[in-house]
Amino acid sequence: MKGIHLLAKHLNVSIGTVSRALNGKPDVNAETRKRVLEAAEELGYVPNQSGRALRKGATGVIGFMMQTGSEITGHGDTFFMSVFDGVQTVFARHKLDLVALLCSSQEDPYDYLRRIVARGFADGLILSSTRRIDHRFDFLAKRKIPFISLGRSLTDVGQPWIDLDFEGMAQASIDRLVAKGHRRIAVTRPHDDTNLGYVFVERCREALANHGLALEEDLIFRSMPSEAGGYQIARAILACEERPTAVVLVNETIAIGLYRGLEEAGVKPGRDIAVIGRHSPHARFLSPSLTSFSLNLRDLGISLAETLLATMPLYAESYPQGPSRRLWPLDFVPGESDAFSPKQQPY
Amino acid sequence: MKGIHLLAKHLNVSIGTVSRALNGKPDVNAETRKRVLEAAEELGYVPNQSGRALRKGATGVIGFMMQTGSEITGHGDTFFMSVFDGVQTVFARHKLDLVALLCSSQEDPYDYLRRIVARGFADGLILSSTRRIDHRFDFLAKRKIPFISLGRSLTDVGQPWIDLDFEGMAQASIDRLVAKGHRRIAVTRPHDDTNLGYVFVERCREALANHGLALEEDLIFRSMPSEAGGYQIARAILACEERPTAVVLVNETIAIGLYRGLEEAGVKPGRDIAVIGRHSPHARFLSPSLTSFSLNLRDLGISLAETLLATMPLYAESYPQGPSRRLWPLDFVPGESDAFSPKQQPY
DNA sequence: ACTACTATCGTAAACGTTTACGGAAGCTAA
DNA sequence: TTAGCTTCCGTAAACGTTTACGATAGTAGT
Repeated sequence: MKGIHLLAKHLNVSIGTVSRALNGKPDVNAETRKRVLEAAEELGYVPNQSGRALRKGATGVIGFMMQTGSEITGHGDTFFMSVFDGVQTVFARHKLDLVALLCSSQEDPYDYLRRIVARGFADGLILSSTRRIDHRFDFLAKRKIPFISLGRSLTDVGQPWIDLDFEGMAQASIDRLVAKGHRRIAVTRPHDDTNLGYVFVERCREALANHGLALEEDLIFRSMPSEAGGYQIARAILACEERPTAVVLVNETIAIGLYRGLEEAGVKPGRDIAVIGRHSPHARFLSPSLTSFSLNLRDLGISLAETLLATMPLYAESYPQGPSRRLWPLDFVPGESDAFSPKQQPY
Repeated sequence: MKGIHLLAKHLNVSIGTVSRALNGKPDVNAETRKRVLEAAEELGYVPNQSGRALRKGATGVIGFMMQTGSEITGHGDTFFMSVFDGVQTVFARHKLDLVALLCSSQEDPYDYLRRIVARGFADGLILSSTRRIDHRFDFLAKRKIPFISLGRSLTDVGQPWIDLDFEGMAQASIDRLVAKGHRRIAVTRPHDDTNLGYVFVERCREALANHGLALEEDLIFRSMPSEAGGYQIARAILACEERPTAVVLVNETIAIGLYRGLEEAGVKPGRDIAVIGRHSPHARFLSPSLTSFSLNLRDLGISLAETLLATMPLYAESYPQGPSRRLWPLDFVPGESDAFSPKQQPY
């Protein structure tokens, strides 16, 4: 005898009563409920996940899908951990658990997702690392699984999303650099078809066009969104016949490798070239300090959680504003790395 | 009609036959099996997780417990992502799925674990961020849940573990620095009761004693295992009446903040003070390059997976070497940051 | 032709919950 | 007293699988 039966026998009541007592149903005597709660605490009883999920058709688990492998996301160390912490503060209120669904680099994300969903693993999903074309969206929409994405995609099935405002960052960065007299501005993007690369580069192109400038194709640098990728970008910049006088970095970690690569050639950010990047715990301690765009990751997590729950019938009433799509603003953080202006001291 | 019943009706066989065919049981006709497999593929059928888990008493899920929040582990995202990738290559062979169980910084890890285990969420667990005293170990042992830990603890219940060889790193670092003439050597440790702090500091103490030196208490720096923590350590070092001539960093990320903090005071690692730390994707691009200790994270993940499976009856036969405890060696990576020797050029 | 065996498959119970339903007891109002 | 209501609780079905068991048919041996 196990689980709820054990508890019921121990209390000399039926399993139905135990279940009702634990689930806060109305038709149970206050005294009985108290006894049940106490006994459950004492015996360390927690309802079996599988039995409950099987009966209720809901697991109480929300999955955050992400990919393993070292150089995939291009986020800094603590990016996801901070976001998760925000997500959980919301989920905890609804007795929901967040788990990270880890798609191996060996497996196709689409296949992985299909498996997870078919198994009925989670009641809702948050997708990250969205691609330009992302079949996961179609699949989830067809199966009517509640989900949102951190990041957009061309594959639009009407689901809510939250994405960082890379357009805003692109616009502000270009405007700022052009105002300082820069004409040859390099931009970076991930090597793969991650969506953010497209929106970022395209907006940079537009912003330059507004100033009568063209984004030159050989100044668009693709790289792994990692420190090593940043190092390669530095080498590529140094190898240019006509070097750019400024560079805008869309990923968090590449600034580290870029700094090193430039400095090895005696080119110092802020003195010999202007650099604008993304804020991160590391970037904060770069020297010279990185002019960058920052965001509150915990708040982002909270917003992700609320947006997802608003799409789920069971929880929607707590979030009357409804599901939405939202560009998350990036805040400008002044630094020393963009101090260089080509007007004053060409290199 | 759903799930296996649908598939069975579609094929005009019984659900028992479908189940047997999909699970590779012997008593099913080869032709029938082929039809079932094809139909399952076509209809995208995957057994429901809850039903299967309920019946089999096993979920096919292995949980890796970790804590969310930004400054907890002192590892980067990339640390765990790389380890996970190794773990999954092994698990994939057994059709096991790895999920990260994310304990919020708001919740007590012990309570969280109890909930997860009681719900029967995972068949096995890998614990990280082990504490000096860690009640999770007792609990899992009492419940006879298969688990291992990445990291040791004083709370020893006989479970297998893999831990990084911080003793070896301490020994080698101290020996190296003393040989270079250093006498005042600072060491770092996490601010909390993470186990690694104890073993690391104690071994440093022993290693110094072997050279007739004492580890001075005011040269043991506690900090968050983060970049910000490293910055604080730099400030503290600079504030010493009699500055240490060398410092050994046990966590990965603190070198970044330390470098910045020192450089702000004109103290350059490698020229004015010797620094030895841990290798990481960032550390690789620090300038001057960090003399450090490194490891192959993917291999560590593979070893973790194999060690866990060896403790699980269902899978143990594939891993005849049995469960074990293992200190994972850290490889010395030469760099420039420990070039300074107090004999030649005191600062 | 009868037995014994094998190959294949259907049936039904079980896993641990939740919940619809109904029943027993107590109370109120006529 | 009795009908009707309320409060509380027990019973049993259902969720989607897996698997022990038994049934059937075919095959081979005597």
